[in-house]
Amino acid sequence: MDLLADLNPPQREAVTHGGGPLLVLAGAGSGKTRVLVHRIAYLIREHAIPPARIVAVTFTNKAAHEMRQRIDALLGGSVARPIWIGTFHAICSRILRIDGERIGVPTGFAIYDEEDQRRVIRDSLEALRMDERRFPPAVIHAMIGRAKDEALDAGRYAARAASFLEEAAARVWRVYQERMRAQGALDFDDLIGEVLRLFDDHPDVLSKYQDRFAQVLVDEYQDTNHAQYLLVRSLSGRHRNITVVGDDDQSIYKWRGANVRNILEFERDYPDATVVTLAQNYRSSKTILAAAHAVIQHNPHRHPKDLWTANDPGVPITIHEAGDGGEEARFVIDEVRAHLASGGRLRDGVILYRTNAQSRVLEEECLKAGVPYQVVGSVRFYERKEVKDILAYLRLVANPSDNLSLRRALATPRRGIGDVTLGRLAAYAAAAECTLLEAMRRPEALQDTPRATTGALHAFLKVIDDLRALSADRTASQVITQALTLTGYQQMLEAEATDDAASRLENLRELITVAQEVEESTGEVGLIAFLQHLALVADVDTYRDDLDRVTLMTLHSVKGLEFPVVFLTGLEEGLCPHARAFDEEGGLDEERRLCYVGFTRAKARLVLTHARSRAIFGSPSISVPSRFLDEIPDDLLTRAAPRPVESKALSVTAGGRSHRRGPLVHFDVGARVRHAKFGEGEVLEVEGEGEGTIVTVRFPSAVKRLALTYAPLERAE
DNA sequence: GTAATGTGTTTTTTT
DNA sequence: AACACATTAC
Repeated sequence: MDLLADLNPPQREAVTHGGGPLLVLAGAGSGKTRVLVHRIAYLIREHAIPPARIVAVTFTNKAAHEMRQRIDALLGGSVARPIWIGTFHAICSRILRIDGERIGVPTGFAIYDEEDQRRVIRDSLEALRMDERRFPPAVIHAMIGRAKDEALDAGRYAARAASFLEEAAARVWRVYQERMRAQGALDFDDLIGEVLRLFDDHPDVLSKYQDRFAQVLVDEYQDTNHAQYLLVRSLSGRHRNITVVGDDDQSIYKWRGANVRNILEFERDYPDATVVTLAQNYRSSKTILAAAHAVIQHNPHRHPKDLWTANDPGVPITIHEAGDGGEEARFVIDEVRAHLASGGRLRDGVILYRTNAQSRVLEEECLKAGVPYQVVGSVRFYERKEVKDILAYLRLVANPSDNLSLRRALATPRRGIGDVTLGRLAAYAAAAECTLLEAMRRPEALQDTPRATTGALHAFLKVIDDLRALSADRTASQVITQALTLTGYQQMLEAEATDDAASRLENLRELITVAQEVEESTGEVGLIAFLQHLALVADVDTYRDDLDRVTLMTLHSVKGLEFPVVFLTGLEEGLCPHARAFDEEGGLDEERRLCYVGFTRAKARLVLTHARSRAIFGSPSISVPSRFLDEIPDDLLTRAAPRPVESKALSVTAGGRSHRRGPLVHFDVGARVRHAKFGEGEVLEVEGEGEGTIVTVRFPSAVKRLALTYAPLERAE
């Protein structure tokens, strides 16, 4: 197959680039995945690079999987198998599995998810006798996480701590890290950090990987953080064959430590870098691209680029204003059905939103309308209780020092072991400096413990030991199958005999299927590899493009995907852009990029919706259309005819878009007020107080209900 | 030791 | 509205 056919000149230049650093600035829809895939194939076939000497970093496992398949499709057979393709986390996890013991990371190390990490943070706070109210675990956790993104460790962080809270975080970090180490656990950030430490402390290990990787490629480079930057620099340090691909306009993970400077300053880091710009968009209609451009243009500090397309203008962009979230959802679903009626498919459509909480209404309306859908993210499969419960047993088998998993496994199914017994074990373990599991095996740890309890403990130990014996020579899926029965979990759910229990059992069966799929696609069949793989599954990895269903997901998850029809919902001030972004430096720019990412997913049709009122924490609140809507030129738009509104006496408007500055003014009934647009009027009614206040005012032209927070209203006279 | 009940918190975004 | 967590009742 001709690897260069159908590539435009810059794409071809990127694909055929020989050695040395290469930066590919790839605008949305410009065929960047194609370039990466063809480049890797080209390196293998034309430059005779052995596949095993290539490492390619992708943003999701799904992208990794796809890339592998596409390379195989180009070169035939399973040539791509030996290539290291995966996310930063998956690749680091693999390196640690191989060489982690050099720095005291056990082969079977556990990867703690958000919930697990939070628990360890709270335990650490408790151990330090620090009050959760004064030091919120979530805040401390985030501070530590951000410092790890910067490749700091507890010591260096403590040394530069500049505030009381930072000093507190530094103290918690030390205890947190000690506890994590004691139970052989790593958090997501540690995966990167520990590899950096491994490379620092053991030059021979670093050398091994540097020699091995003749070519290093990184996708979505604009979303790498400093630690990842250092890692890439290390890995490519020997051969200096590094290819990075990205688009600064699509950087949407600053909050996770992503540093756009990595891409903006690549040429400074590598003065001999070749820079290729991909400016032709093959995805979207002219109209969609123009709208996206109009919006993103409002951001300062961009790498200037002139994205263009030869595609047709296509249809105008639709903006629809709904009364509330439910109405918005019904509008979107009606549109989906109309698309269906005119010969389209469900899988053509994606419904996007800023926050996961917005998915519920959409989901409800899909159910009501009988429209098949899939939600990506929100309640994650691997974070479901039953899945985590079973995994706790397996994690304990893989890593006997994982006390957190032990506690979890011990609790379900109920076996009559509670806080008292656990307290005794913990006290013994602390004194004897052993793991909880080890303490269970020592009779002296359980003096004064009732017969029944020790019996239950021994039964539990036998389950763990049996599973461990199995895991030595069985595949992960086989071990899980056994675990369901040996632990009594299956029996417990069957005994419950409710729909809920049945669906949980179904989820556990699904887990076995997943294990089989992972075994097939990666060739790694062991329990440890499976558990570590599972911990690193991204939301979007669960997206199935083979099902004919409309897809619901967040703007973050949709990065890298494309759809013929895109619905972008909840375009309201405070939601998109999100209120939390307002007081952060550059926060608004990032929200705008997020919006840009949403727009540029659309091939043919883009539908933007907002609601006048939206439920926040269950109670309705007034919404103002997003400023991003104002940034789209009118000639690209059509406004969808408002649906017939059920007779709500008056709709609530802000009557203007300016945000009120300064303190809220209070008005009493009867007061004279002046509005920038409607003139002078009299207050007829005041509902609520503070931020949510709605006043009804009689103006010469009409009676209006106004949201006090937003309406440009002032006292007359 | 466990189930039932009450209460407070939550919503950014995710590997 | 939904969930985690704490308290209470058994």
